[in-house]
Amino acid sequence: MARKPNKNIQNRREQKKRTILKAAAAAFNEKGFYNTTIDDVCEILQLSKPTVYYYVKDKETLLFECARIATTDLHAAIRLARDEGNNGWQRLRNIFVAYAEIMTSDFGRCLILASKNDMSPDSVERLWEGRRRLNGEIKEVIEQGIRDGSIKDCDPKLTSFALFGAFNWIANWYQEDGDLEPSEIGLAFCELFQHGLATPETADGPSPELSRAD
Amino acid sequence: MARKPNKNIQNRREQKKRTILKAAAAAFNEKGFYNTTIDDVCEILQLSKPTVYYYVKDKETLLFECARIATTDLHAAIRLARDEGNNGWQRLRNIFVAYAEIMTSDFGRCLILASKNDMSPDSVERLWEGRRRLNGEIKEVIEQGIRDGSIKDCDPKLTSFALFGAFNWIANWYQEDGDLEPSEIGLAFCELFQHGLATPETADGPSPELSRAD
DNA sequence: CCATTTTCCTACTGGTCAGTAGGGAAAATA
DNA sequence: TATTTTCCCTACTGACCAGTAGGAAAATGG
Repeated sequence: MARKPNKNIQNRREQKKRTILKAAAAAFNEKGFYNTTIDDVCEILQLSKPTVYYYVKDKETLLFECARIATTDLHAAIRLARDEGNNGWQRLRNIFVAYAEIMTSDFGRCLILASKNDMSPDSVERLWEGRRRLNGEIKEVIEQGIRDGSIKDCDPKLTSFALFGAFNWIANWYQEDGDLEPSEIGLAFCELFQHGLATPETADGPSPELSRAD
Repeated sequence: MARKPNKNIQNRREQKKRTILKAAAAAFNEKGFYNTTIDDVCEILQLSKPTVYYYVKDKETLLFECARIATTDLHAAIRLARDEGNNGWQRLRNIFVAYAEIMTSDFGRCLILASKNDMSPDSVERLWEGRRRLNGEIKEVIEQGIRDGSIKDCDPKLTSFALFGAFNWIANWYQEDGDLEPSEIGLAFCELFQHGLATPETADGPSPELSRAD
């Protein structure tokens, strides 16, 4: 009865598991969760199927853990970024620049591209707890910015939806070989959200009222 | 050999087909494409499976046609909206208010929520032709706005990505019973994109440089 | 009311793929 | 070296579900 948890072996195991997760995330992002078979992942890593199952319980867990790594990274990066800002807007900007960087990583993209329908209600709940917290933090930072005068008076919820939308969408179009670094994208978007598209002389027109789609 | 194409029968058939498509779109949006079985759609409409196949070739076509209705609606609405604007910015705003309305419809949400991985390369290509055209139109309107002075000098491509992101994301969070009408959402977002979040006294801080995610 | 077309059904099949049975090799430990 | 633990394999199974065979019931039209 050797009773040593043996840190080395434990570490090696976790490292290998992460390798598998990363390959899975990349595959999911490229082909979609349902179009990726476990055999596909095996193919990439030159492993047999039972080996994958030796490290991960099932396919859903594979996805879940990828998403969880992303949320963990996100929270860490955000806390860091936030504490570097002096006022609400600066914090918000720091946060979203970090956000952009994660949204261009395998795990981050996975978090966005995988739908909640791909996981069990239980996993979804656990992930959404993190997302709600994130949402709350953003909302708080916006409110803080409104109070300290660095952000104009606006609906924090709707504003955060717009921000999340723009930044989450990055996961859909970003390509490694593009000519913009993730942080550059983040900064450009923040600039846009900060000052808007209007020129000084822009005059408003009438509000439009349009027909709807079935 | 009765050789009458019979407009009535043709119409009835198309009507029924659309009913099926709508139910399918709603189901796809709620449960995801792969988690929706044809039997699920049958259940909703109280139809048998072969009946569905009598109207639609296969499951992928179901999705494709939903997406195509959305793009068609989109192009129609956009053309209309655009022609009502007097300058670049007004046109852009009109377009995106219409866009928001479609993004909250069953077909529109379907277009966004379904991934390209759910369709054959051929269908994807046909859909993306429409999307590229859309993209081009938006870019053009932005450039036009820059020329006529209603939109500040910016990167049209990146700007359109931010806009599409914010508006496409609506498909993910919109709920019929929410307290905002689609057009209200659209207008609020446009206001944000027009004037930004900055207050007059906002001062810029230093640029952040952050650690990356694996 | 007969002929044709349109619409719809019950009951099946076949392929795909997540997950497993059962065991062997390699590495760590004694 | 012996023994346990860790790691990984080939070969299979069973469920699920898209799509079909084959034909019956309605509607349409003369």
